[in-house]
Order: sequence, then structure tokens, then C-alpha cells
Amino acid sequence: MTIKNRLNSVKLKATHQRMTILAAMDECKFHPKPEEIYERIKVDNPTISLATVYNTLDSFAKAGLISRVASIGGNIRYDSNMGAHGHIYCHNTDEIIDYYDEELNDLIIDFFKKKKVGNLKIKNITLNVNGDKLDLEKEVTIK
Amino acid sequence: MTIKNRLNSVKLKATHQRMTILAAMDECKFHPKPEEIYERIKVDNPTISLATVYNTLDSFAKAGLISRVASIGGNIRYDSNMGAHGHIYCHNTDEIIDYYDEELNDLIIDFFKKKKVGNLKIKNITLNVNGDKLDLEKEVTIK
DNA sequence: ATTTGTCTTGATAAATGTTATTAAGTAATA
DNA sequence: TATTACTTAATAACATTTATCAAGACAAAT
Repeated sequence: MTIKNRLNSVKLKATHQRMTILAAMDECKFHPKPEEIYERIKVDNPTISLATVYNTLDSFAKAGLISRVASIGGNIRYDSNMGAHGHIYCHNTDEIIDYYDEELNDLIIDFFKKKKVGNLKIKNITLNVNGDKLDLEKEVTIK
Repeated sequence: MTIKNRLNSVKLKATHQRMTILAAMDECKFHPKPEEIYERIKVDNPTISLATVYNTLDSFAKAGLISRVASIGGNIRYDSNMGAHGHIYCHNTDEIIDYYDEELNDLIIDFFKKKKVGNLKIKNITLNVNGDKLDLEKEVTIK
């Protein structure tokens, strides 16, 4: 679906700012803070203000286009990946890395089919792996 | 183990401030922000400053007495429960609730025995259930 | 194309949250 | 008690997030 259609699908007007910010989120695989999106779009869009980035990301999250992601660093961070997936959080680099494993996903779904969670409307379930990256230059791998 | 011994075990002097703050963390089951610990101890310890609370909680986390917990709200929050456990995060109340399930714990341990996570020293693995609390006055239950 | 009413944005102030600084205070050791 | 190193309170500095509101942009209807 196009950026414009995604905005329309949640009843948000496809303004230049919104399209720019949503496109930047799509490109960002590293779970950015609003500030990072601001810096990223600034080059080509120097007039989009930081407040607009904050407000727009918040409205996207409320509309379900993106989601806020839990972080240990104490900052607001967003995730454009709306599918079921887990996060690897590296404490020493503050990186959040997505991963997905079919088998793990099935395990979790099966588990919560059997369990009853009362008084909560579940939005999503995420497995977080917390640790320290060893070689800071290289990537974390799961296989 | 006593509060004093726990501090000594990680080579921190058992000062009045540290003992007070660690005791407050023990009592706090709701994953407090530094500000909340400050408010809690203020009644009996009006001279302990907010900066000391921030610094002390940070040093506790670095020493492994408590841990920082991932949060969506964009604030630093701590957890005094150092055992393996999961979190239920209620978006609408900003509450973080611990839960532990033996079977789930085993599932996760078994899964990560089979998988290889490279270039990461794992500290802990947490399953996060995100959702909205329905009746705000009542508790979330898992059974 | 112009008007009208509504929604959106930029600029910036205000509020909130966190860290750094440093002089004074405290505790352990001799 | 003197010495030394460590710790803390107070507060300034800094960073992050939200609120305010006038100006601007947009869509619909003329």
C-alpha cells in the first residue's frame, strides 16, 4: 500500500509532513526516537518542526500505523514493523534489533491460548532479549 | 539477606541513603520511576535529594541489585525483582505488572538452548504482554 | 477560482525529566 | 583525631516532551 493510502486508511489527511515522516519511519529499521526522525528528514525538509515530528509520530501510533516500543533508555521510541516480532535490546549500544522466529511465535501463541489473561485487552506480545553486544562493529545474529 | 549485606555483597557502603532507597525499591512492586522512590522516602527522609535517588538507583542497577525495566512511557523505571519473570504493560494506566509462569519459563529456556544468539552476552529474557486494562480499578489476572 | 470552515503546522514557550558539578559531609582506617 | 577516599545535597545545566496559538494549508461548496 502506498504511503498516501496508508494515511487515508486511518483517516489522516496525506499532508506533506505526514508522508515525509511516515516514509522516514519505513526506512528506519533501528527503532528511532522522534529526534532521530527529525534529523533524518531535516536534510530534505528543513522546515518541518520538531514538534510536528513528535505530534505526528504520536498520532501515527494512536492510529495504529506504527507502535511505540518499550525501551530501557528512557526515551520514546517507535517501531514501523507492525507484525509479530521480538526485540533484542543491546544495553551498551542502546540498539533495538527486530527478530522473528516462526517456531517461537507459535510457542507463544499456543501458550496464551491455554492461559486466561483477565481484565486486559491484549495488543501484542513481544519477547525481549536483553544483553550487551560483544563486537560493537558487528551485528547480532540469531539462527 | 539483609539490606546491609546486599549492599556489601556488591561492594557498596551501606549508607543511610542507600539502605533507605534499596528498602523502598523492595517495597515497590509497581516498577517505579526515580521520582516515585523520591516521593516515597521523602516522608521519613526529607533531606535525601532527588539527584541522590537518581544516582543511587543507577549505581544499584550497574551493580546488579536491581534492574532497569523496558518501558513504553519514555521514563526510566526500575525493577527490584531480579528473578526470571515477564511483564504485563498496561498502556492506559502505565502500570507494569510482574508475572511468572513455570511452563512459559521452561519453554523460553528450551527455545534459546536450541537457538544460537551470536555477538550478544544475554542478561535476561522477558516476555512482554502489552495491552489496555479494562476495569481500571481491578487487577489484571493470569491463570 | 474564491470563499468558508476545519484541520494542520511551525515557532516557541513551558513543563518535565535527567545528568553534571562541586563544596560539604560522612565513614573507614590508621 | 587525623587522614583519606568516598558519598551526598543543592542546584545548575542539559535534554526531552508537551502545550499554546497564530499562521498556513486543505477540502468542499459555491
